[in-house]
Amino acid sequence: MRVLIVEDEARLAEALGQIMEEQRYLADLTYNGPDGLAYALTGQYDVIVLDGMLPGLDGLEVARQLREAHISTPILMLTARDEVSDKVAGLDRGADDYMTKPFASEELLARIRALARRQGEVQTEVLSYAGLILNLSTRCLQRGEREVRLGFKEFEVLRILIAYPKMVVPKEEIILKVWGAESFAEDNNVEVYVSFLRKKLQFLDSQVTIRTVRKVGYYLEVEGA
Amino acid sequence: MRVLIVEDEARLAEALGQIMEEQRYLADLTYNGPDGLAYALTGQYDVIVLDGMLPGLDGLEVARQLREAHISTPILMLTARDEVSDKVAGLDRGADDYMTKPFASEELLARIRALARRQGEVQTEVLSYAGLILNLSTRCLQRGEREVRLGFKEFEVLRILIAYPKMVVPKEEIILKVWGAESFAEDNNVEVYVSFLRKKLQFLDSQVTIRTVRKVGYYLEVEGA
DNA sequence: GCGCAAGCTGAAATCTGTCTGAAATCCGCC
DNA sequence: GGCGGATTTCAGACAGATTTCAGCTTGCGC
Repeated sequence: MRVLIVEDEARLAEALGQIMEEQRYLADLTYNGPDGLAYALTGQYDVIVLDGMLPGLDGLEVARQLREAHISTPILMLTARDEVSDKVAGLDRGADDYMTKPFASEELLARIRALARRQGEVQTEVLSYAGLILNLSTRCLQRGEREVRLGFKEFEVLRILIAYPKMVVPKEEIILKVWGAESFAEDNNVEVYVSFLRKKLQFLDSQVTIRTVRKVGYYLEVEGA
Repeated sequence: MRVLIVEDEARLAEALGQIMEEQRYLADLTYNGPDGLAYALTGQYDVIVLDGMLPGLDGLEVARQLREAHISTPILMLTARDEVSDKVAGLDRGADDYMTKPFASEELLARIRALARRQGEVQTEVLSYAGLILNLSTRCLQRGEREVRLGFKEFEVLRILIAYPKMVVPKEEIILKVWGAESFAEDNNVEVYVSFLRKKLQFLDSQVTIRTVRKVGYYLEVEGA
């Protein structure tokens, strides 16, 4: 687990680092807003512990800018007092949880764990190939920034192909797995869906293409290879 | 706080679920050993309430296997009689506390809290996602200045979705958790509430949207991402 | 190069879940 | 009993998914 700590009060920052240390978490310490933001923007952390009051650029603003930059790393905000307005302001700007100082290290750890868990350490199952990511639960296909939603059949077809890239999958088999044994689906049905998929791959500007093997079936390959 | 309940006696299981409900704990109910074990193995719970006698795979064995799998979620074992041998056996296999039936709900809650506390878990009073704040005690949903009050069912549905944003929650599961196992609620009920919620999200002018995965369920996401 | 079989793809038709407004019903509360 | 909000029911509108079809392109053997 990688944790970024942004806390100006040196003593507290050290203590936090210590706590992380004991959990064998990899922690980076930063002591002001701009540094914190810069580190956080790398997007490499699992959780960010962010003080609300910071010199230079305050915590609320850091949170806001992170969200604006589409960095979705969970943020645990530390607020000095339990002023309701502070809490709300933090959550408002994109923090995911908050804690008022002082706090027990147990609680800190519990909240960090909770955030990490929520984030999707719960395995978001995906299949991927050459920069193409197929999310098995949302049925979304993404590449870089772009993302498209796949219909059920599109999804099933692609799933079969992406599971074994470069291996030719007979149309027969696709029909069997997607339409089921007793369907009357014909080859053309598969062709239609392959066509749909190719269009979406193109839209995603992916290198991956679906190749045809005449009289047999299809397989995935990286373009140009 | 997430609690897993493994109890074969349906009536008692429901009662436990009810108690958890009142505390605003997220509880999953399972009615036999194998299911309980499978759920518990996900490691997503803060406490497991486990009946000692279960069909299929008994509670002691479930506890043992959990510990063997290095799942350290605290276990509160329920034993039918106050047979000393049972208690000892339970604690032996990795249970952390036990209680004899019948018991007062007060005591159950106290013990659950104690176990959770030991674990370092904390009761959060709000859930938030992308600037959306769901207040668990007032059932209010706010974003920026605006705020709306949610009905009970609306609240429950949203709570499930916001607990794990971006994770698809099957309608089936929503029905189970909000309406209960033996309800005759249909898919359309969920759809209606989702519709209500979308309207309120829109009113709040939130970035968060409830997305549909056809034939499966729903998930929360930030618009435009 | 020819011709045919196989494959591609756009458009139309159809089908199937989903959405949503409105009415009906329930329920706690005065 | 009546009121008001919450919940359920229902049906038509809607949207997206799937199928069908026809015309066109491509690949391959001859």
